[in-house]
Amino acid sequence: MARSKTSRPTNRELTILRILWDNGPCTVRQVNEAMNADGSTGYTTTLKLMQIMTDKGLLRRDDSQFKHIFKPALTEAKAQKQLVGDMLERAFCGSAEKLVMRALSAKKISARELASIRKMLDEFEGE
Amino acid sequence: MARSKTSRPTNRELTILRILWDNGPCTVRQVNEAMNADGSTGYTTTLKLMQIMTDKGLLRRDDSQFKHIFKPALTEAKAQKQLVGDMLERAFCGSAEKLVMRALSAKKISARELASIRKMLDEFEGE
DNA sequence: TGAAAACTACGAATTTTTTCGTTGATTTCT
DNA sequence: AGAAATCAACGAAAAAATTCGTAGTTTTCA
Repeated sequence: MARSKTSRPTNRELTILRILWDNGPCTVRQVNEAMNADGSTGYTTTLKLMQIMTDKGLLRRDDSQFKHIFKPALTEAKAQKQLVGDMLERAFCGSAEKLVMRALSAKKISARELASIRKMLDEFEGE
Repeated sequence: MARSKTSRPTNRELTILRILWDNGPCTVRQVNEAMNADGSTGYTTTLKLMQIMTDKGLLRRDDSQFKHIFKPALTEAKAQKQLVGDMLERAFCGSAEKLVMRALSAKKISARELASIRKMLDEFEGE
C-alpha cells in the first residue's frame, strides 16, 4: 500500500536523497556504505528506509535485476525548492530577504560566491 | 529532568516558536488559540508540547502567576541562523550560493526586496 | 460561600520515524 | 553441485513526536 507523502522528507530520508543526488542511482549497499562514513547504520535499516521512501514516492526502484537500483523521484533542484519554500513559510513568515540574510551570516561566504549571487540577482531582476 | 536539546526544533515546536516570536510572551491558551487558526489542536496538547519544550530548554517559563507565561529561550535570529545552517549542510552541501538561488526561485521577490538583498551583499563584502 | 470555569501536572495512548533480526531467494565461489 | 555470501521482504521492536483524558489546584463570579 502506497503511503501518502504528507510532509517534507525526514532527516534520515534527506541523508539518503543527498547520497543519491551526489552519486547517481545506487543499490542499497552503496547507499549504506556512503551513510556509514559518519556513524554506523545497519544494512537492513537502510534497506527498510529506502523501501518506505519508495512507498512514499520519494524514490524510484528498478527491480529488473537481483540488486535493485534506486534513484530519487525528485530532482535535487525541485526538492531543494520545496525545502526552502517550506522553511520560508514556517520559520521566516515568507520573507526571502530575511532568509537570504541568515544564509549569508550562517557561513563565511567567499568573494567569488558573493559575486555569483549578485549575478543571480541581476538575472532575477530582468524578469 | 531536563532533556538534552539534541537536534533542531520539530515541526510542532517551530510552530509554537513562531507564535511566540510574533506575539511576544504568551500563556498556553494564547498559543493554543493562535495555533487553532489553522487546524484544531487540543489545549492539553499544546500545554504538553510547551512543557516539553521548556524541559528541552527551548522555552523559558515564568510561573510566578497562576497562568504561566512562556517565551522563547532563543532569539528569532539565532534560531533562524541555526535552521538555515543545518539546511545548508544537509540539503545544499554547504553551498550558500545555491541556497540563495533556491530561495529566490521559491517565491516571487519584489524589486524592493531585491534591492535590499543587494545592500546586504555590499555590507558582507565590506568584511 | 460555593459552584463553575480555567489552569497545570501527569500518565498514557497514538502516530511517525528509526532500527534491526529472521527468513527465504539468488548469486558467487570452489 | 554444494557451501558461502549477498540480497529483498517482512514483522516487529525501539525511539521520538504528537495527542489527549483525568485529577487536583486556583480563580472567577453569581
